[in-house]
Order: sequence, then C-alpha cells, then structure tokens
Amino acid sequence: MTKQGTPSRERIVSGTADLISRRGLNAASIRALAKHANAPLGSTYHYFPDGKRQVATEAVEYAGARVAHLLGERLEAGPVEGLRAFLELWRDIVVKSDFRAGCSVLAVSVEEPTGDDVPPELAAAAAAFEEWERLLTESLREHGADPEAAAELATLIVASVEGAVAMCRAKRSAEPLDRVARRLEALTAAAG
Amino acid sequence: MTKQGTPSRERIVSGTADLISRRGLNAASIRALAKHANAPLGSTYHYFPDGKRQVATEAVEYAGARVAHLLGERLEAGPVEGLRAFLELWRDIVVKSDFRAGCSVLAVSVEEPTGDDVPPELAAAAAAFEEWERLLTESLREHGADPEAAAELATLIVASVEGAVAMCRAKRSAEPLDRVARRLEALTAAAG
DNA sequence: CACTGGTTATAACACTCGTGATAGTGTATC
DNA sequence: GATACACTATCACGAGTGTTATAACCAGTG
Repeated sequence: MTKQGTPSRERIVSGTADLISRRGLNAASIRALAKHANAPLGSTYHYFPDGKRQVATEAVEYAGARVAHLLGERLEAGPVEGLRAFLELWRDIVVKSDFRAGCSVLAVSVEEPTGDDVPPELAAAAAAFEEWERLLTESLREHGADPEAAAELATLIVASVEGAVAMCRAKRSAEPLDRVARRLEALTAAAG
Repeated sequence: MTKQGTPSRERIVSGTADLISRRGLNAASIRALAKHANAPLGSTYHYFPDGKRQVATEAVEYAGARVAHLLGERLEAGPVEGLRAFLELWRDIVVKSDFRAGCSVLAVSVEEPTGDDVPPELAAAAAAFEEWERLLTESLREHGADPEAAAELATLIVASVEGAVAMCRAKRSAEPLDRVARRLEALTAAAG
C-alpha cells in the first residue's frame, strides 16, 4: 500500500528515471532528484532508506517496465507494429526534450561498477534489456521467423535503437533514429 | 623530448578517454583523470588551461580518431572486413576490461548539455559518429551498394554496435555484440 | 655560476556530494 | 482533546568537486 497511497513516492521514481536519462546516474544528485520530482529531500530517504542506489534501481525498473508494457501491447498487432511503437516512443522522448533526454537504462549501463560485484541498478538495466528482447523475439517467432534469427534480430533492434538515441542526442537530430527505423522495418517485415 | 608533444600530455588525453569510457564524463574527476594517467594534477591545468572541458573534448576527439583510423585501414579490404575489425575492436575493449570499459564517445553523448548551447565535447562526439558512418558508407558504395541503403546501413552498424557495447556491460556478457555481429555481417555481405 | 622557462607541488577557495540526526509538522484514530 | 505515526524541514558532517594562485623544482643556456 505504499505505492498507490503515496503519489510522492511514485513521482520520485518516475522523476528519477527522467533525470537519469538526461544526466546519467552519477551526475544526478539526490537533491536534484528531489527537486525534479517536486518532493522534499527528506522524503527521499523516508521512502528509500537505502539511499540513492535504491532510488536509482527502482527508477530503472520503472522505466524498463513502462517500455515493456507499451511494447508488449503493440506487439499484439504484429512485430512490425511493435517495432514502430518502440521507435516512436524513443523518437518522441528525444525530440520533445529537445535532445536532452534519452534512455535511463542505457545511461546506467555506461557507468563502471565501483566495487567488485554487480550493483543492483545495473542488474535492473540488464533485466530491462532482456525483457525487451524477449518480447520482440517471441513476437517474431510467433509470426514465423526462424527461432535463432528472431533472437538475433531482437537484439539488433534493441541495440541499434539505444545506440541511435545516443547518436541523436549528440547530433541534435532525429536522423539516426529515422535511418535505423527504415532499415529495421525492412528487416522485421522480411522476417515475419 | 621523447616524442612530438610531451608524453605527459598525450598520456592525459588517452587516459581520459579510457576513464570516461568507464565512468562517464561527469563522474570522472580531474584528480582521478590525472591519477589514471600517472600525471600530476598541476600538469592537467598546465597543458589544458581551459580545464576539464578541454581535456574531455580532446579525449573524445582522440578516441574518435583512433577508431576511425583503424576502421579506415581495414575497410580497404572491403566492407565486411572493416565491419569485422570494428566489431572486434569493441569486443576486445569490453571483454578485456571485464565489462568495465566501453566507448567514451557514447558516454559523452548520454549526458545533458548543461546550458543552452552545444558543449564542445558533445560536438566532438557527433563528429566522431559522423566520421565512422562516412567511412562505412563510402566503402559500401564503392562496393556496389545502393547509395541510400549504404548510408542507412552505416548508421545501423554504428548505432547497433554502440548499443550492444552498453548492453554487454549491463549483462556482463559479450553475447549482445556477438548476436549483432552475425546479423550485421549478413547484411553487409548482401549489400556489397 | 646565474638565469630562464617549462613543469610540478601545495594550499586554498567556494562549492556540492551522500547521508545521517533531530526536531518539527500534519492528520487520523482512540 | 490526546496520543500515535507517517511525513517533512533543518542542520551538520566529512569527503570530494573544479579551479586558481603561488611557490618550488629542474632542465638547458649565457
């Protein structure tokens, strides 16, 4: 009952996902997180006693689940339709933020694990990638694609879209995503 | 006087590229940069009077040029050979660092421009991406690929490899890169 | 020898960081 | 009204940030 009753908590999580997607994890301070979510700093440690790491982990899980939900829904209309929704989702985020926001899952993936073992937020990122790939793979297979080719194409889709999001931000242009989109649509249509 | 341009300076640049590829730009402090390059902190500001931003920009330019050089060389043996070199390069970096290092150009691309205009290190990242794409596009066209399809495939290659590098780090596995490699090789061979 | 100029060492500035401790607020139930 | 408890405000700590200033080194040249 923590989540539904307290909008603050959810605002912090979704706001954190957004801020991480913009600045990266290490550059997003807890104070900035709270301000970005219109939540008091004290609440952060109240809802997330384990501190920044916990907020970050939940934010990555949240972002991953959100994308997975939309992707899963749209894949019901076929792989090509799902791919289009996936592409459109990221294009909107990048363009509407004036190339300032991106993917929080990706942002977390490009920062070194400080210690010896895998930090939880990185594990959450890996899980998000795997879930997206799984959804795409299954949809492709259901529509007649070769099982192994389906898995490879799914990975290619996720990797190229994530990479294209970063390229769009660097170039301040949506062209990389658009180019990747055309190529991926052809591949997906041919595989289905 | 061992080399052109003092060795300290060059060590700082290449060391910075490596550290940025691991931690991201914002999380790589100037003190850590100096220590990582076995250079004194004072030298950093001596060689780079404009501070961290200048070091970062030169590091991204350096990393971009290094990859471009190797890619250009290997593309002389054809697009497929160039692609293989590109893939192998990143796979080596990721695996040999135990999934701790990645691509500094990508790392810089996922951090928000603080002010209103484009910071120089981000412009350097965009330039690096464009150079890699240009090399691939030209090689593909020279080997008989349709001009527009060549440009799209080049973008797809760069984007998916960059994305796969990040996915490999999150999953602590080289599989994403390997899967992407198989798919891209088939596409490149078919286009040439 | 002194002197010069490129390099490095040290200290300090004004911040921000993540995180705790403590006290205060509000509201809801008894 | 009073008591309990979820939430928030405030302050403090030690450490780390980018950067500048100033002093010390240490080569080579006159």
